[in-house]
Amino acid sequence: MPQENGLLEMEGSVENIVYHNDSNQYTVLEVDCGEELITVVGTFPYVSVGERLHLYGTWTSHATFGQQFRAQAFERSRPADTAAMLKYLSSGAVKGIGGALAGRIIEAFGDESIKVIEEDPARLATVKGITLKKAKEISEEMQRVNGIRDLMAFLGSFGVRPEDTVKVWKVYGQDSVACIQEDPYRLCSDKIGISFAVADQLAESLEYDRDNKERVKAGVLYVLRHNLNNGHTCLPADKLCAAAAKLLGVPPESAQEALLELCQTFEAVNENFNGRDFVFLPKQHRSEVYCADRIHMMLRYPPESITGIDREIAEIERTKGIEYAELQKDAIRAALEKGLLILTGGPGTGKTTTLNAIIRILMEKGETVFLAAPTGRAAKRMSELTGVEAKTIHRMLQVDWDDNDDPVFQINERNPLECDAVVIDELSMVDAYVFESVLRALPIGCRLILVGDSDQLPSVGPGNVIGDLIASKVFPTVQLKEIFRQSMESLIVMNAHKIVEGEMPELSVRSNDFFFMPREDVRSVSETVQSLVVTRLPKSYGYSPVTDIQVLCPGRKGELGTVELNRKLREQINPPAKNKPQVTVNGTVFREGDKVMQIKNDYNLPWSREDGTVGEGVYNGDMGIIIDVDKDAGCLRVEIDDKEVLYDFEHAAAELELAYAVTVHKSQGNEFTAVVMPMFPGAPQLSYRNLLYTGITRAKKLLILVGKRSVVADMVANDKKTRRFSGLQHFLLEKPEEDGPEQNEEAEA
DNA sequence: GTTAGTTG
Repeated sequence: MPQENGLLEMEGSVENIVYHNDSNQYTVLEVDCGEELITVVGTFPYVSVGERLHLYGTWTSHATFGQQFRAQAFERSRPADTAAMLKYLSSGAVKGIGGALAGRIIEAFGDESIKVIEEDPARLATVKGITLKKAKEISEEMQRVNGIRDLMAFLGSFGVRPEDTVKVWKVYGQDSVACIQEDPYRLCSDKIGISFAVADQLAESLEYDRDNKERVKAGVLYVLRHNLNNGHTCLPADKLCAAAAKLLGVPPESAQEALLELCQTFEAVNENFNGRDFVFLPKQHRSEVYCADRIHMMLRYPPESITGIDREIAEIERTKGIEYAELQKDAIRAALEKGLLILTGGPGTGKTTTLNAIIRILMEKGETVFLAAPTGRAAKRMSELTGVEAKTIHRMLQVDWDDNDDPVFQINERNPLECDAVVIDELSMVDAYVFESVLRALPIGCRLILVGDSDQLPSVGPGNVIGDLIASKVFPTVQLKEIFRQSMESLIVMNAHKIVEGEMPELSVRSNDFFFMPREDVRSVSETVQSLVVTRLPKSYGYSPVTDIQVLCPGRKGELGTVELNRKLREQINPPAKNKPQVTVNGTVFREGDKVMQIKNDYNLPWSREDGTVGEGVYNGDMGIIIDVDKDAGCLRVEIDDKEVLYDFEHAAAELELAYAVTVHKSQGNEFTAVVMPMFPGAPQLSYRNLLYTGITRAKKLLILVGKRSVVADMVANDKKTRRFSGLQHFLLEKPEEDGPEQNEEAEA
């Protein structure tokens, strides 16, 4: 490796195309570099044998295929001499030309051959065996091949990656270069999605004007798109224009003007909520409007009401030996009578037992009930707690992925779910698009029961679904408050409540479950966290550093991130030893005794239990311990709960991570006996209330915060993450269009 | 400038 982050350069000619995927242009090549034959992988549209490539990339090692050169960029030259041309044309690179024909063409036109094929089909047709029609076809194909090549050269020089160039070609084809030169900001469109900065740089080199309308419009759209990443489905017009003006270096009035034009061409949508203008991208607007309309329709034509269920509730209380609180009974009644319900509440408020009663009564009434959750692990947990099979929402709706890797659901309004009721758990993780997809998949008259805790981490994708639904007060909602699982004397529970209310948690009171250890600098925070886990807690409480204690961090990076803490904790908790086998796969060390987390859903991985039962499936967020590293067999044995799972090394590297310390995000859905959290200024966008709350509520018996009081205060004060700009609440509060739903039904018939 | 979900 010559320098860090630096790309290596290679040059050679393509010997063989080992694999080529036509939909994404992923290609595996054998390239002759003079002294040796190397394997090259990367995105290569229209690569052909005989071509000379200049490659930029890095060496990687693949578990089965060994050393590979991963090309991140490349340049290629057209074959220059007749020998290279013959090799190139014979390779089948140009459809319609085979080996024999290639020979005759070269014979006829020499080193002008390629030029003739591309530009002069009439002359090409003079070669024996080529009709004029065929010559034209060949010529077109040649133009295509050369066109994308020229495009790659053109865009590549501005740092556009080959895979993005392919997208440009898909949209503009032959006219790509001209279209991009005309308006470089077309690169920022939805379908292509190259960053504004790259397009702007390209525009600058084309001497585009700073105040150019297209540039300003692109800047405005960019700000909207960029803010999807921050969870906003829309932005107040004034904020949007100010941000765009700053980005572009133009006066806000120019941005406003551009925005007006965008709204006229429906590239953006303006809505006025309570006297303030909000701007949406069309897709987000459609999505939230659809959700509100569909909910209005469900409220107007509600599912069939099931009444008189007090007897059933009493029966469940008797057989299960539980007693429901009034609020829980309210929830059960609402779900069955109205058919629509949001059930919210923090951990331990009894959501699950309430849900169980609802599901049980529905099934007793002969209804088909589908259960789903946004993550694999939440779905698995839901199955375990209810005894009914639950799937991820994506699986329930039979997801497919399009060319841009965006989800497309097979189950939708034309092909709805076949059931009477749908229950979605962990609604806080559901974003606007997934929620829209669920609504589209519901058959007419289907019940919809939504369960979640709005104080947990917000969804990854844009939207504030659970918050908007509750705040609108349109959707029947029951908020469970009473604490069942933990006693009210617990400071963990009390402080969690305070944090939700935006109050500073009690840090100085002596309690037996919640501690704050003030530390002023990074090093002492890190060292305290380590000593707590490695020696102090095991000593005073008898807790195991592997199975009982969990370190939770806001982020992965830095001295107090999971990566660094994992490294330090592992070397103390589970140091290397002679009798302890370990293996290094792609740079990561797996050692017997290590605590690991599964980071992908893998539905087919088999497991077995000690009692002989077997099954398959491990889920993102599952945690376990490596109990054996078998180098001869090339596999790891991992104990996850009461199951034993076998990973081959390749699988392990792709799906397992060290888990002495994990991010709060990854800990969602898990609970631990003891939790230790570093509290130190880091990325400000990870310093917010719900993250602190989620981390703290993972602890069952003991919670220790280590670090700065001011950081705790900042996190409590910062509820920005939950205050997302979105339209669902407003659309729900608008009066539904009188004949909206009927029109939809007619259109479908 | 950070985190993170969904599939075969």
